[in-house]
Amino acid sequence: MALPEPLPAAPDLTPTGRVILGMVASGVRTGYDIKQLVDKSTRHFWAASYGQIYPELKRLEDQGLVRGRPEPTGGRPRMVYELTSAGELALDAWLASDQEPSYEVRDEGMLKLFFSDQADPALRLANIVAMRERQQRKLAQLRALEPMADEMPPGKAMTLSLGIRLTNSFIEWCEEAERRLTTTRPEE
Amino acid sequence: MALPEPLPAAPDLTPTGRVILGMVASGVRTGYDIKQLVDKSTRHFWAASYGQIYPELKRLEDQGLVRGRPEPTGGRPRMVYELTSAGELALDAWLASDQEPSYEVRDEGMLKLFFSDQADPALRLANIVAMRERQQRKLAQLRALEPMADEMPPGKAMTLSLGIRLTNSFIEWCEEAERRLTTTRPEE
DNA sequence: CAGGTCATGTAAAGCGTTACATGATTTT
DNA sequence: AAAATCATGTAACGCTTTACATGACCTG
Repeated sequence: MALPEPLPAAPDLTPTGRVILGMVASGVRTGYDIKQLVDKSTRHFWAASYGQIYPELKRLEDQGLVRGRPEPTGGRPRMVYELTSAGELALDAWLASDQEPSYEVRDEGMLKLFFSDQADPALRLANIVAMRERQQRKLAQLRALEPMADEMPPGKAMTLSLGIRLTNSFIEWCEEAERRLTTTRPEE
Repeated sequence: MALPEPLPAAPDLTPTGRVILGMVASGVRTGYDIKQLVDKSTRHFWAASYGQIYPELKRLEDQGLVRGRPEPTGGRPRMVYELTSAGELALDAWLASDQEPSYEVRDEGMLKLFFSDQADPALRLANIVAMRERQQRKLAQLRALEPMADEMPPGKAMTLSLGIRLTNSFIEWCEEAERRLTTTRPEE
């Protein structure tokens, strides 16, 4: 007996735990602020809802990765979080991990396009237009952040630049497809 | 009384219900075949697992949107499905719907990049390399389908072309970023 | 004082993956 | 004869969204 005690082995961060820990490490202090920042900056590649954030903050505290203390604004309750040293370790471990990073896309527009041979071909064009408009709205949101890119730490500026690049490509593809569909079709 | 009977109102298709219905409409007949085709063609923008497919096929049958009949291969049980006319209607309704199509991305590589200012900057490069490699594997899979694009119905060929375009842009961005990180960094 | 924002949380329901379990047929 | 493929399914678990509920503070 008396086997060498197995290392406390950083419990794997849950998906939402990852954003939260990173945000808290970046100095974002409340659940509310995390949600705001996620919606402004990461939601195009990583979303989170209040229903996840608040319970997860508690779980992270139970695991000793963050520490919260009440810091009300007048009579309004407010919990302010910061990383513990175990939290820093867990964050570093995640950032340094070799694990194949997860990657998922779910695009209903593309699925409709895929099945558009089963239906009225006019719907195809409408669908592509809808996809483009959606991407254009997304692009506008990203472009609104661009002026601040200079003051951003490099990592944040880079995700912004990648987001813009991908969104632009998407829009260009849609425009080309729309052109092809509107110029060749009607002449037949 | 005797209000005009409310239309039977096509029950909304669940997310997985959408792929399945589309696949069955395209002539894919068994749960197993649906999974194969999804993995080969749509998984880059819409995945599905057996654990969803088989129960969902039953639910769709309960709703009268597909009809299944046993068609064993020798002693091996096998269920073959086809669309009912209600199923065709539901598929058309979905394809024609104005509803903002859902769109979600969850990219752990980008999230790591976003938080890469909190850690050793060398990790940033490693992370981008990992992202690029992942996209390159994806691109290889898509390119493998390209030769068949001519015989594909237009909708399928278009999703392939869009997938390739986006994946290429992603890879190009990574290559540029890698170049910037490796040429400017070491000289400081 | 009304409307917006700040702020926290829970409950239920839905969605999805993973792992397990089984077995026949086909290919090498 | 082994390995791969065809084929179906369930159970447990985990993740996420949505909707609800509440209330204080700030701005016009």
